[in-house]
Amino acid sequence: MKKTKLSSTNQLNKTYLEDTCMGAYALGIIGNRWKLSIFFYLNKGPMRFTEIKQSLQGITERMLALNLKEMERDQLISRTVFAEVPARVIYELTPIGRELTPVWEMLGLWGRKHKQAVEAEVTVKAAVV
Amino acid sequence: MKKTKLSSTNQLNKTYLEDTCMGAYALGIIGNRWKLSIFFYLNKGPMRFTEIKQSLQGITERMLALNLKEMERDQLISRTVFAEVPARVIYELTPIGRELTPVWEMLGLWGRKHKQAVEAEVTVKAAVV
DNA sequence: TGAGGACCTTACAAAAATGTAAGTATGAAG
DNA sequence: CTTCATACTTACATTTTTGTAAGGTCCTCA
Repeated sequence: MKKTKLSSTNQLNKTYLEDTCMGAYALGIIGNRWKLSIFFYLNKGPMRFTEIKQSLQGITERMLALNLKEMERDQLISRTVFAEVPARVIYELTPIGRELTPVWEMLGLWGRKHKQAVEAEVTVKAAVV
Repeated sequence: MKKTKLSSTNQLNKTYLEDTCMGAYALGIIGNRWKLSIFFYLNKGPMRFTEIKQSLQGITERMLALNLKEMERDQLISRTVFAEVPARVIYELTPIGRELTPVWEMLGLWGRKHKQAVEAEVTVKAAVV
């Protein structure tokens, strides 16, 4: 899952920040390209691999599998395999995963506010010019 | 500030996600190695370049300058230069930057909860073994 | 005139994240 | 005995982020 050099300055800085700032720690877990969006879908209910894949336009199987694996390792989601053929695998949020909801909402709220603020700023500047 | 290929799949996916998910948009602005920690310090009050640098163990001048520049571009912080020698430059949060506070708190709250949950889980497993 | 401090910038290199293409395993159904 | 669908894995390539090292400017003070 990982091939990080534990001794790199990069890694050292990362763990230092995650140790001293819980926000940075949280970002270390959900702060990448796809995870928040995967969370968004799973927050609506359990889904199987293919369903998630189809929901996330542009994600590759590799990326999806990788992210799901990491999220499982980080106990955000659980994985249930049904002994059928073709295989059926269900992913769903764990309790601690579900607790991300307010965080996600906060993030979205601020994002919306920020976007509006920036767009307003641009408009003002354009008006002046 | 950026040398991203706008046409790369990577970039395409990024903008797609940021367009469809405000949380992803927010992460695009604050979700990197140093920004949240820079925010943390500036949230306590205005600071000058060197002060921030000294607060953030391990950050290089390049990284600090780069991140501050991006944060200024994204209107999270403002930059004030005093015509003195040696130079004095003060960074401080903008209103929209200050509004990150509850987001940051949420993130930290969840982070702490998650860390505890994971550690508890490890303890349980150890007890069983 | 030349050293010094604060605040950057530049060219380059290493590391990490993401994407591409092609496999693998399973067992049922045709 | 070949094809099919699902859920992955693997080897590799590209892109992006982060770090390193060395400047560069400004004016002041000695």
